[in-house]
Amino acid sequence: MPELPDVEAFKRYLNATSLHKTIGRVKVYAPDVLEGVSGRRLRNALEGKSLDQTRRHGKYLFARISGGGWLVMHFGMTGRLKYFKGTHSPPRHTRLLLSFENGFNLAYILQRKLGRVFLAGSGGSFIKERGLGPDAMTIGRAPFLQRLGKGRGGVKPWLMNQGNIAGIGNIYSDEILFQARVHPLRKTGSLDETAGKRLFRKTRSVLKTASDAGADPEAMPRSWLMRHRKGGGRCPRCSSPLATLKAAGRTSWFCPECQPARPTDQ
DNA sequence: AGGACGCCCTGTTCGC
DNA sequence: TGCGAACAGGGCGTCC
Repeated sequence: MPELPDVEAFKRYLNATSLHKTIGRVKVYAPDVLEGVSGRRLRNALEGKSLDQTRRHGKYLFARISGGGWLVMHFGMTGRLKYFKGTHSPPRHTRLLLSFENGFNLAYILQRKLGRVFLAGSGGSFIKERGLGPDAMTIGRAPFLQRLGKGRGGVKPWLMNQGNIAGIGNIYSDEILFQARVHPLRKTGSLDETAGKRLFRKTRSVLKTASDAGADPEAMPRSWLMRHRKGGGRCPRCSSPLATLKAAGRTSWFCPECQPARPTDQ
C-alpha cells in the first residue's frame, strides 16, 4: 500500500509510540531486507539508543538514532509498522523488531519482501544517493512545472518516477490524473500551462487530503476515484463506467468521459 | 530518454 | 471444489 500519505501515517504512528524510548534489543528476522548494512551493524547502531525524531521524504521514513545516523525504512507494496506490548511472538511477516526497555516493541512488517531498511548518515545524503526528486507534497509550483517541462514521456510514468518528484505510486497517480482530468496516456509535452498548473494543484491537494485522513481509503471523499476503482465501478462525477488500461505494467483506472484521450497520445 | 518487461516475494482472487 | 494463472498501492536492471 504505502505511498506518500501512508508513509506519513506511519511517521505519525512512530512519533506517537516509539520516540525517546531506549532500545534494548534488535532482532533481524529477514536479513535480506537490509540494504547496505549488516544485521550486526544495525544492531550496534540501535541497541542502547533511542529514536529521537522522524522525517519523511517521498515513500521513505527516516528515524534519527540518538547515537548518530538515521534508520531509513521503505515499505514496498505491503509494509507497515506495529507497536505492541509484551514478549510474545511478533506479528506475522515481521522482518525487523525493535524491543524497547519499557516492554513494548516496534515491528517493521512486510508481507511481500519488497521493502528495504537502510542505515544512513543523514537524510540529505541518502536522498541524493538514491536520486530522489523533491517531496511530492512540499515541492513548490515553479519547480514542479519546471521538472514537468523536462518530461518527454507519459504523464503517469512521470508522476510515478521517484526521481522527478518523490512519493506518488499507482493509486495516487490515478487519483491525481482523475481530478486533474488528464488521461493516463497523455504525454507531459501535450499539457499546456493551465493543465500543468491543474496537475500541480491536484497533486498537492490529493496528497494533503489523504495524509490528513490518515491514508485510510474509507475516509476519502466519495467523490474520489479511489473509492470506486474496482470492477463495475462508476465515475463519481459523471457516472460513466470506469475503464482500465495497462501502463508501465500496472493497471490504471480512469474515466473515459472525464479524462478524454487525445489522438496524438494514443 | 522512455517504456516494456522480467524479477524480487507472498497471499488472494479469478477463471476454467 | 480444485488448481494454476493472474494479480496486488514498489522499484530495480536490462533491453530496445
